[in-house]
Order: sequence, then C-alpha cells, then structure tokens
Amino acid sequence: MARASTTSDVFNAVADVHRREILDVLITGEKAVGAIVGDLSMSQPQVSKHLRVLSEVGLVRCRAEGRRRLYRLAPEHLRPLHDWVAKYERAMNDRLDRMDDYLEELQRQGDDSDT
Amino acid sequence: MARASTTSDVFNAVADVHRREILDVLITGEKAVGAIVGDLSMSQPQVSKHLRVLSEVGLVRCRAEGRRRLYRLAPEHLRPLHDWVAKYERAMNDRLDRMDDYLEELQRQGDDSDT
DNA sequence: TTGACATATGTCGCTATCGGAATATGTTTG
DNA sequence: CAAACATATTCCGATAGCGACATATGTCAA
Repeated sequence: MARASTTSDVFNAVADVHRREILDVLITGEKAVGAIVGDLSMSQPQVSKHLRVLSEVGLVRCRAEGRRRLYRLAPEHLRPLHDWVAKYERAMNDRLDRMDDYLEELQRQGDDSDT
Repeated sequence: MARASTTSDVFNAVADVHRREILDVLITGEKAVGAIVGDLSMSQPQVSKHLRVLSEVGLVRCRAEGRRRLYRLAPEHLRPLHDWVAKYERAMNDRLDRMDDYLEELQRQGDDSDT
C-alpha cells in the first residue's frame, strides 16, 4: 500500500487535476454528469468514476432527477485540507513579516545615508 | 501518465501522509535529516526521498552544515493549494449563510406564533 | 415492450509511486 | 590515509491509480 487510498483521503482525492477540474465546474452550482462531460473534455466513464471518488470522500453529493444525476459541491469536507494549510499560514506570515522588517531596515539605512 | 508527477505538483507532493508528517515536523523550525528520522518512525532513505520530492516542488529548502543537511519550510509554495481551497471558502460560507437564514426564518416563525 | 437516452460499472494494459535493502557520495576526525 | 558518521541514490518487487473501451443498469417515450 503506497498512498492512502484515494477513496478515503481528501488530500488524495484532490491531488488529481481532473477531479479538481470537476470541482471547479461544480462551484457554479449543481450540474448533471452530461453537463460536466460537456464542459471538460473527458469521457463520460472517466467523469463518473471521478465523481464516485469525490462522492466517497464527501466532496460532492448526488441527487437523482429523472434519468439524470445532479451533483453538487459539499465543500465542508474540504475542511481537513483547509485546516492543514491554515497551520502553515502563520509560518507564511512570519516570513512576510520578516521580509517587511528587512525592507524597512533597508529603507531606514537609505534614509540615514541620505542625511 | 496518471496523476501529474509528484515532483511537479504541490497537490500531489502533499497527498502523501508521510510527506505531510515531515512538513509538520519542520513547522517548529530547521531540522537535520537525522532529527526528522528520529521524530518520525521512518527509515533514513525514505525520509531523504520524501525530502527530495518536497524540495523539488519548493516546499522545503536545504542548507548544508558540516556533514549534516538542515531542511526548513518554504511555505510560500503552499500558496497554490491555499488559493485553490480559498475559492471554496465562499461556497462554504454561502452554505453557512443559508443555514443562518434558515434558522432566522424558523426563529421569526416562532416569534409570529408567539404573538 | 422496444428503443433511445443518461449514467455507472467492469476489464485491461500501462505507468508512477511507494517502501526496503544495499550502496554511493561527501564530510569530519584521528 | 583510514574509519566513522550523515545523507543521497539506486535497484527492486509490489501495488494501485489512471484512461480507454466495452457493457450493464436504470429511466423515459412511443
């Protein structure tokens, strides 16, 4: 077993470009499978399989309407990903702060030499 | 070629649990490979390989000190991931807002029947 | 019921990735 | 220079993910 199964881990589910594209399409609202297939250039079975994966990790929800199946986002389940990234926000900001300090320092030195 | 190469895509680099663990360890600051190996229970070659991947996508940077190599976070490169998730924040909040509206509606109805 | 439509599932071959073990590279110390 | 140490790289076998194609399931319409 190499990676955690793609069907059990949001990180892996989102690692695939095509699945991200599908989510990006769904961000505008509920869509049928055929519509997604039309928007992206992927085969129908491919889309269905990716939707299955996304569904199993809870990132999308499905609703049957006649012979079509309408999928919609369930972005709450991005929270693990969101929280994980957020941990690094502090680290990122610290870097930026230090950069600001550095730039201010340069600025101050410039002013000094001007005087 | 299935997924985008793990060496060129931050999403894939972060999809692996062990690589996330390494990043989590580095969040406390610069560390040598041996220290990481000690903290986590992974083999030294395994850690080195994961560090290589993380390095190639820019998530860590390396500095040589004597015979040791000190790795540190370069969390700026998490930005693509951060930005992508942020797009869905709106969708998440909308859901919450709608939930709020719904609850307020219930509340209002309750008030009405009270009056 | 039959046929068209919409979607899901199964199979197959390919490739990338992973972990483990062995080994190579580079560095310090004696 | 040799030996110990720290890390990187290579080779291997196993596995699981992906896309393409074919087919099954389910639903509507005539």
